[in-house]
Amino acid sequence: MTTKKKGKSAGKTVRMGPKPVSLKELAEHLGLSPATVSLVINRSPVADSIPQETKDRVLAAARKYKYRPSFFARSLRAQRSFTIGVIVPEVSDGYSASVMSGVEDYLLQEGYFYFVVSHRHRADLIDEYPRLFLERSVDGLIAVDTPWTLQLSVPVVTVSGHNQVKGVTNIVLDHVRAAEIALKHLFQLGHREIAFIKGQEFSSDTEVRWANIEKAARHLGLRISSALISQLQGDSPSPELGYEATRKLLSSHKAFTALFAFNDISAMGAIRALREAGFRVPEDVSVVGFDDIQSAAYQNPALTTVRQPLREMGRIAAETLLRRIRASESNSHGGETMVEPKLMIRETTCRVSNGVAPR
Amino acid sequence: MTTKKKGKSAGKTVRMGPKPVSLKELAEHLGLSPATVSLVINRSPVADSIPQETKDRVLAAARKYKYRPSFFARSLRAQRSFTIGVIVPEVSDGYSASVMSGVEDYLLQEGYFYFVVSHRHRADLIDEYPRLFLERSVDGLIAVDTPWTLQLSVPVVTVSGHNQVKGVTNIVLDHVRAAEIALKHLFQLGHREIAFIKGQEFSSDTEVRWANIEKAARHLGLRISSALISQLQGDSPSPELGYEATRKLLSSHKAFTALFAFNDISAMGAIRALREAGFRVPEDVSVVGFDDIQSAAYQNPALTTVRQPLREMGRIAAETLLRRIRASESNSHGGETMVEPKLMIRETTCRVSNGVAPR
DNA sequence: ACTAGCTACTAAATCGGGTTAGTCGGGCGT
DNA sequence: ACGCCCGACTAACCCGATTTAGTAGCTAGT
Repeated sequence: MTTKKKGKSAGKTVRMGPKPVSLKELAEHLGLSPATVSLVINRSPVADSIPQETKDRVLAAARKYKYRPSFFARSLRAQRSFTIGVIVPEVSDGYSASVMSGVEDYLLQEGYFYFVVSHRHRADLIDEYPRLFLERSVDGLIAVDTPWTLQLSVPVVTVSGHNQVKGVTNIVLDHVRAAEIALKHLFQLGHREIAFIKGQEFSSDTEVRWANIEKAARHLGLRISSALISQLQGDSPSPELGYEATRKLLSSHKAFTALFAFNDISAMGAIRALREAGFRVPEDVSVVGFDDIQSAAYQNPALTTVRQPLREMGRIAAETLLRRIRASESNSHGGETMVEPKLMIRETTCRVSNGVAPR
Repeated sequence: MTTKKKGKSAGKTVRMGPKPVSLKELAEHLGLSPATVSLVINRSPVADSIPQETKDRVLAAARKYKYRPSFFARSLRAQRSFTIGVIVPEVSDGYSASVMSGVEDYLLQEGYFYFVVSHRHRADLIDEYPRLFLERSVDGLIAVDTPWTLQLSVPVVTVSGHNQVKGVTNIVLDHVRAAEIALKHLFQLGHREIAFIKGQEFSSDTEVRWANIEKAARHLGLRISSALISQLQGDSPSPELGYEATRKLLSSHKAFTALFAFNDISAMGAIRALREAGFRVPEDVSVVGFDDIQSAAYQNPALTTVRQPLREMGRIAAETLLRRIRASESNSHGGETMVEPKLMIRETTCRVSNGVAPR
């Protein structure tokens, strides 16, 4: 890592912030009091009695000197920051990133900014960051894929949170349906021996997802062999974990013709492990992922997966949060909003051909 | 999308923010003036003459009532926000996300928070967001993979920016070396007909990368056929673009045995297009990507790629920015810091076997 | 006895705006 | 001629902290 000067110089060096004008300076310049200027600029009803001519003068001057009210001064007085906090397990994983993308869409358009922090599954950080957010006076916060138990003084919305906490609204996938469509798909293709990779303990979806898989399996008359249940271990956001989990599955020497992974990332690792062990995907083993992250469609073969509308969930979370902030509903209002999954059938699943199976 | 109440109630409903205590209230409670309390709490040298006993009383009370200074009040006075702005093309793409992850590491540890916005390549937003950041009084900002020409009143650091602007420090990859190792690798495997996918016009690395590829090719005595140069079109962060670019390449019916893509995402699309056209990767066509995003190693076959230490670049950007903020170097100090690429040889490249090539 | 010097604080201004309760001068009604 | 109301503003306080210039009370020195 070296430091030096070079490179072409910029085409246009546009603008340099001249020191900003304060309300007081503007007022002085106009020969008016700060109070008057403030009233006019904020279109306060109290300013009704001010003649249009004066108002125009004020507005014109404000524009001319590019007057921008200080965010701090304003927030200090109004006790509102127009800022919300977003807490995710890890920024650089597809799941969080997609959700954030949806959150951002809505928030920026409404004039809000957001802070992001990632806790990387460390319990101390999950506890610490909300506190820091509060210190920064966020107007509300969104927790993504993070087990949430805190009751705060501002509205909270979770994405894929399943705890019922006062003051917290959960945006969740319809997991009943998700398990149903995935298992039914495999079932209809003739699969009876299905292996599963469960999520890590700390993932907020793990428990609900699994419960619904068991339920859907019962409905279909499918028995889940305990030797075919594996679980992700560790908190890396890489496919490595799915690879490991699948190796464990294979080491049990119990045959299976399909594998339902906890998410797309782990499905990728699973596919690699299966190939290394000499199985073809999908001819020997069908694989179904979960989430439908960006690259799922471009895997080789393209991944069949249960799509969560992550971006939409983020957007809904942001909408819900702003609605609650505007209504000053800092508590009450538990409850949840559900969105529908969609099965994306691609190339990693196929009809079970013969009796070929792992041994 | 339906709304209802259900779900298990939370294990522990821990804490509810009781209204925060202000400095004045704390002072009143202690029978002291706000000034004294402030001095003690901030360990001001002026407080030297205050007896230890009093200091202890103050500190104890602050702890007892969980006193937290108001961020706004403090920022208003100090004209510092301990907040920086990060602008990226798109949050949900692997490149930006990895960089952000590095930025976050360093920033949070130093007590800074950051705002994120994504401009999605819209010129108006690239112009607008820095302004909004300034209005929010960020102490500095980081622009990731975004062409930068603005000279601002706060320090700016870019990741992969190549313009030389006053007040802007660029963190860049050693592109000379990157082009060299990639081409040399292909060359040594016997490849002579190499196709290329260039980045979009708006990507800040496109130009530099291409210039260095041409240079490296000359050094190796490699001729680049203009029929084998394609370019990404459109601003989607999906492999679709690489797919399209490769189709165009194939439609020229000019043979090639290797393809060097602009990034891993487009390499994934390229591989799909090649397969669909009946070519095996790497047996018929070797493919090299760029970036080494998380999933590159788990592609099938695993992607050979030029690794950019993205997370490290983010971290260095954050470090550099804070250093400049602390030194109050709001302008001067152009210059750049370079980091080294690394060739990750995996499974999408191999020795050119016979004369088999696209036609 | 008077001041210099110290200890232990505090008053008041400041950051930049928002808000509420006035003030001041003039026109109108009776 | 007197009071009243209205239009057009403004003084002054507030948000919550930081900081500078003091002050009050005491001791020590000459």
